[in-house]
Amino acid sequence: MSREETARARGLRTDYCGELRSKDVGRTVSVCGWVARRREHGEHLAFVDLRDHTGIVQCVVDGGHDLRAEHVVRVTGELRLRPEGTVNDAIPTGEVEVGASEVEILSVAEPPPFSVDGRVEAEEPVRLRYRYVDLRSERMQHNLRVRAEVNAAIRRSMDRQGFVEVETPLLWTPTPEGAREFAIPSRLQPGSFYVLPQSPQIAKQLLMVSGFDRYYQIARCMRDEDLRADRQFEFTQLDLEASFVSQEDVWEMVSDSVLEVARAVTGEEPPPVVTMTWNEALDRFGTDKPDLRFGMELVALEEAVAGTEFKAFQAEAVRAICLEGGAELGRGRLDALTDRARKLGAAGLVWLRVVGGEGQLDLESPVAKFLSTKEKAAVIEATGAGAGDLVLVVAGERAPTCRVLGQLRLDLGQPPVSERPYRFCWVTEFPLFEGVDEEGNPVAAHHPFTMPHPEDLGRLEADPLSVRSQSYDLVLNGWELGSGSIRIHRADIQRRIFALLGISEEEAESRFGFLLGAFRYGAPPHGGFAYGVDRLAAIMAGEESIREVIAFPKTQSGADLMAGSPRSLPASQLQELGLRLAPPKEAKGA
RNA sequence: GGACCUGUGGUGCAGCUCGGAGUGCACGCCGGCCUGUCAAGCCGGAGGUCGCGGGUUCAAAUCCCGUCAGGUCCGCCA
Repeated sequence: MSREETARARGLRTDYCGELRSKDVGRTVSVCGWVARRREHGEHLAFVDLRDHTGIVQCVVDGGHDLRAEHVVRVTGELRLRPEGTVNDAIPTGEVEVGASEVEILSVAEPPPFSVDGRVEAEEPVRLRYRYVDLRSERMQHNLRVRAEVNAAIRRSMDRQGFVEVETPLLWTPTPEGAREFAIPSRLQPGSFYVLPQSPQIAKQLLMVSGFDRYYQIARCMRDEDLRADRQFEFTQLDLEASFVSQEDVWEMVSDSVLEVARAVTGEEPPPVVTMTWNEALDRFGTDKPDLRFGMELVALEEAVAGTEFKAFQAEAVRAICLEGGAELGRGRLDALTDRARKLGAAGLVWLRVVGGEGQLDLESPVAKFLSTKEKAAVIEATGAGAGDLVLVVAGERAPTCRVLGQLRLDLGQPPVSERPYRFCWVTEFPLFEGVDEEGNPVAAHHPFTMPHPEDLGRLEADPLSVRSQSYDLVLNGWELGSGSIRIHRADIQRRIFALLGISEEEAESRFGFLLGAFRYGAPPHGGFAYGVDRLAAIMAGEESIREVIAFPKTQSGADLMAGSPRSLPASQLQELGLRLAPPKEAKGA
């Protein structure tokens, strides 16, 4: 049986509400759903809009029926064309109506706490408390169905590429690094704990050692960190790993899946995924998650102002962005921008209004007098600015300077994340380490199993902070979707990394013993990736928060307003788990 | 741990700056009228701990302090 046949209406109904058309006129149909609205005209006539997951159809019923909002009813009757002049062009079923001969109330409903039609949107706490009502809305029905389509597209792509889906444990073992973990007490071994996995990282590497070659999983992950619009305690990622591959191979595999997703959801061919190095992303966009949907790229002005008298521009990096039409910004707005730049860590912000006409542009600014005519011309030339534009310049060390301008660029120009087009981007060659810890040891930027860039292996010990890694992020419209790397499969390189990180052999053994153990029995070269399905689905659904694509999400304080979690456990249950609660903290100032 | 925003009948808002009776709007709800509506219409009605606690004041939704909840962000998220 085809999917279409099996998905057809059956049971109590012959058709779905939203699918009835003029071609069905004359048939006796039965439709089931919720009362979306009723329009009563006395005891002999009432119009009832019946809603199911496919849409709404108008039923014409006797006025005597007590059909209130959200009652669940079954209506049977002949489908007919609406009388001339009463067609409703606003809905797909607007040409027809069900002339009800039988109305069956399957379930009565109290008036809902807020209206399902979305005309006025209730605040999030109310929606979350009555999530089962909220999920009836067109918006949430659409969002969760988009998400299901995302999952299906991912599976199609993975399947096509020969990946095998393997489930890994939810009750895992503590790994004392990375995100804070959720702990699960053991009943059979009181005093011992499982943890919920922050990702199936180690498990999937073990599957490579086991010879599965290409693994994937649409995996639930849990991290006990603070929540955000794009972060929940539990989230879903496409997790994959492949053996005997280069990073380019991984990029292709992952790109195939996200492009399949974009294609499936939009029905259009998405722009190809572009690739740039971490360094390039920093120079051009001032961030490691560039939003490629708009210009305003950072411009290097070091050459233009080389040898300048202006002290503020005598710096390692002098960078600028150009705001089209920004010259009309008033003094107050410019001062606010300067404040913003300072808060972001810049020493200051120089603004230059581009004035004048064709061929004789000039710069207008409180600091213009410190710049020579030649320098001003060079700045205009380098930024490509025209009359009426505003040039914003920050000078200082390269990385912080770029980051400040990158943020200003977003403040001034970024569209909502879900706005099309969808511009996927690989950011590659991340540094292997980011800074040093209190003891002076480098800190792993990704995780300690990340393979260094082969060209940089030689200076691993001499100049670790300059070493690039074979790790990479996937970015969509300024959101980090996920990250991955080629892993270290050779014991000698792993030993050098652990030594640099200040992890002793004993410590490594106790932390990652079973992974290192597995590597002694024949580990293939391998690498992989993971990206957030919630984030991808949110963008595809046109939402700014992943809560809108999660059926039952938690609030920022980690509460489920509907289910009432978290809450206390009865003493008997604690005792069974071998747990005793610490006394509550003293009240502040008491 | 920190910053900012929000909290007013069931829902969404206005009122808060400049204190003066729970004052208003829209939707919903309840009752009545109504045979072609589609955000139906008309008439009538009910519904409030102004999140909570304290303070200032003759008087607090309004000003001050604290607190709780929700949101955005920083920290955090190898």
